[in-house]
Amino acid sequence: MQSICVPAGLVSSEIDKLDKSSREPHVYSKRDMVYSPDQPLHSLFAVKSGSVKCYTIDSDGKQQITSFHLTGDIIGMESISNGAAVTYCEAMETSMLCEIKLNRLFAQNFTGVDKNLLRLLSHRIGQRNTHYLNVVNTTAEQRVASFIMGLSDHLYEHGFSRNEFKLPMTRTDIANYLGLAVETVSRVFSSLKQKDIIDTKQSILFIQAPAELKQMAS
Amino acid sequence: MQSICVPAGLVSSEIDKLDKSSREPHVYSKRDMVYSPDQPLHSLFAVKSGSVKCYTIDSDGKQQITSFHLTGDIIGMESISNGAAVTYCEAMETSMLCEIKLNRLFAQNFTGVDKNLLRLLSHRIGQRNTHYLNVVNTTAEQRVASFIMGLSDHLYEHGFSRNEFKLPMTRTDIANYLGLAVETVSRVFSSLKQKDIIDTKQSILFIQAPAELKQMAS
DNA sequence: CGCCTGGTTGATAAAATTCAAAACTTGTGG
DNA sequence: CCACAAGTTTTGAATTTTATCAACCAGGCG
Repeated sequence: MQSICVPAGLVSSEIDKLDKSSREPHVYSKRDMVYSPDQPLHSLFAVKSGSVKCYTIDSDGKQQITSFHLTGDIIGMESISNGAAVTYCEAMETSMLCEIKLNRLFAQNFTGVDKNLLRLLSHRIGQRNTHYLNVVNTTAEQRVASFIMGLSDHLYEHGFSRNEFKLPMTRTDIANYLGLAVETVSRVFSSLKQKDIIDTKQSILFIQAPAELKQMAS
Repeated sequence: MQSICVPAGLVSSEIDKLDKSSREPHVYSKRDMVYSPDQPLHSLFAVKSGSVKCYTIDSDGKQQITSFHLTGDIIGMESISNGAAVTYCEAMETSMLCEIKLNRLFAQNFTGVDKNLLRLLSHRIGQRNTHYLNVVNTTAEQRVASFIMGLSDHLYEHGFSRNEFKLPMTRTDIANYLGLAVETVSRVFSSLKQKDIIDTKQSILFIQAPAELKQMAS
């Protein structure tokens, strides 16, 4: 329990000082909403297990996914600037998240926390840029390959298998995130399977030729 | 001179405490590089006049623009996380930038600076998301309209004309930024001109029907 | 068991890219 | 200050990529 809600990006000596509220995980069921746009929000959330998707709804009522988050991710950083959520954030499966209250963090006022938070946000800006580069000026095949590699890398960094994992999101969600039609994503998956680069069994994905996939993604 | 290098996003009471080095502007000529990838970087830069573009070079040697910045923008936030620049940053015209050294900022250690920086970075994450939404799942016409409206809004917020301004970047740069071919961007400009929504004279752009343009951008 | 969501596949249509050529700007040196 | 070269913008036609429409299949759940 002590370790379950350690916010990634904060060094361990600081963790003990964090308010207890930051260490109690909350369980969300599939389709539960973590937060919604315009809701006052002065916290970050650490994804301890499961997965969530963040999205906006445009004027036509159409959903647009801005990000997916898995174990080890911290979400809600874009809300700091005006103290309110700007996206919907919804659990894609049963998930555990820890709330990290910002005012508690600031009240403690120990050096290092602010800098760590800064680094965290800075890193996120870089990630957003990378994702942007992956989507702009690339073919459908490159986008999907890059998306799969991104998941693979993230899971590996958090102690999971690099070449065999469950895709928590639907093809529709992947398509939406990558700016493609569902059918296009499905066709790319089929094509990659035919080339023996990946394989799927229900929502489990197997990467059979990581090197080839990586090259496609570049 | 006192006011020329005030970093936007920091409240005025804090500015006086900033190191003098943060208040001396540096002039860059067209095509001068502000920083390059992997270069150690522990500063932000405030664009006081002119404009810059930030871009990466991919494995094939192709340039990909991640952002444009005009007067009032602060750049370099994605470098905080690892102390090194991740993109090229190049002046598109004669420009003045002020360097804001982070260690001076932290050394001062007055409450508020860190929080202000956090808000700044948080806001940037939101901006990056917004730009992403503008590019994914939109037509070429929507992207260009949204791009022009974005420039117009930014310039207006900084005391310039909302409906008549110089485009500091080439069509090629706009196309690259929006993930389109140059020819497509040119065609959209032509189409908007034919509909009397905009007009151009050399690199000066006139917005003749702001309401229509805004609607297209949505 | 049958409905419903999610996934796949095929045919057609739309959008944007690519290739090619010409017109226009901008910058430079005589 | 003009002329020329280099870079930029525009336009047209053909091609490619992806979206859309439509049908069908599979699995999970009431």
